[in-house]
Amino acid sequence: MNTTINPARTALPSAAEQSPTTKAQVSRERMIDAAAKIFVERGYAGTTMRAVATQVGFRAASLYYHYRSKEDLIEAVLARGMGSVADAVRVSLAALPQEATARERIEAATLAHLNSVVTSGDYALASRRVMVQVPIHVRRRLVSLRDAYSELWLEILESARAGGELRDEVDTHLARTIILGALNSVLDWYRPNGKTLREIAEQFAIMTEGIFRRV
Amino acid sequence: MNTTINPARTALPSAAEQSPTTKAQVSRERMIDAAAKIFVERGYAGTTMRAVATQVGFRAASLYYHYRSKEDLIEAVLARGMGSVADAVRVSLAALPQEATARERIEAATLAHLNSVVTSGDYALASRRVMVQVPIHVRRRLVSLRDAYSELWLEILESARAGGELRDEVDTHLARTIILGALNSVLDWYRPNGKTLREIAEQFAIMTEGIFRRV
DNA sequence: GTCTATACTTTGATAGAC
DNA sequence: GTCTATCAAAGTATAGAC
Repeated sequence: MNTTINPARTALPSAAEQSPTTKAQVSRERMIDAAAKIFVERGYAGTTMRAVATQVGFRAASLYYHYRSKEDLIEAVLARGMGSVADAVRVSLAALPQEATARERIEAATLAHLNSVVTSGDYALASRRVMVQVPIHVRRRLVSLRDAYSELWLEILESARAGGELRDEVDTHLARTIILGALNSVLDWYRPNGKTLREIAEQFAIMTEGIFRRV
Repeated sequence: MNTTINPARTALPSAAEQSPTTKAQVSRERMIDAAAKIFVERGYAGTTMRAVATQVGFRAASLYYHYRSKEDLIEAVLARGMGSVADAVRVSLAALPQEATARERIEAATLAHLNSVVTSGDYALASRRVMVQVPIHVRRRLVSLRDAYSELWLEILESARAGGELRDEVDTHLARTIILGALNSVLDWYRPNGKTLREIAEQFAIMTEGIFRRV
């Protein structure tokens, strides 16, 4: 069963993968890129190992040298999609000065989120659209990633509340969910030659201004 | 090919279907209900005619008496999903008094939209999640439905602008898209025993207050 | 209207040559 | 590492009995 050195055993190394050097790493990157794209277009069941392989100029059997199964492949795609967005937002928040207001933190997180999902492209789209279709035991291994990111946004809003920046009527849980829903939906219509991310982020800032106490 | 009286030829009668009376109509309703649910859970390719039939206590072959193909079935589901939400919002807007402000119109449309997607349930979810996965020629026949509804929201915002209710910085196209994205994303997390629709709509009103000129 | 039976195609996955 | 060859399972759809 080829278990000795088969790299398929390490299909989920970490979100921060180094730039590939070996031949195997190059192939795996090209395969997972193609997979992300096709999973998004056709859904989990609609994606065939043959289609993914063909896209990269391989035969289906070659996929199995790098990924043990179709489930392994989708798990790698989804984990990367969710991990990269969360990482990007955390980095951007950490870069803010200590004395930043909650409002500034929200704006920074918004821009970082939008930037990241656009950069991640098919990976972010896959984690949004295909997540619900994967086998339940795969999904269970991934929900914690999603929940952790969702929790981060709640913390941002809670600190805004603690700082007295939020209006009393605002429900932080509800607001968090609505904001994330709106942010993620950008993926469904964003086009590189349309509105810039900065314009979109600015419009977000205008629209969500209703949550802040008026000064 | 059974074309003489096969009801499968009229798979898309209209969004406003009468309450079924004949045996065939009853079966078709139960089939399309089951199909909507399974399409949502497993995607287009992941939904099998067998699974749909089994859910209703039939054999797969029986589906083909009522729907000519899997494509016919998904088209019927998606058309109903999109049509019912648009209809509900139009009705709620028409019920407003002539002198209603744009703000009131937006709030009415918001509540009607939320109410409708929750009522439509799987049909609305399907038109949101599965639309991108259906064969291209099926999707082409459906996009006009989606576009018409999207256009309605733009008109609402444009009339708000004409009435001087919007802040100058608001981009009506962008705002329309963001609002619709946020509204639709409610489907992904709404649970009947959680927040009420009225609470959610109210939170929407608070959050989108940023688009209005301050009085 | 719904069934059983079945034709035909595609799929995920494995074995073993190179 | 990637290929060819192949298998068992599952899919859509049709034909014809009831």
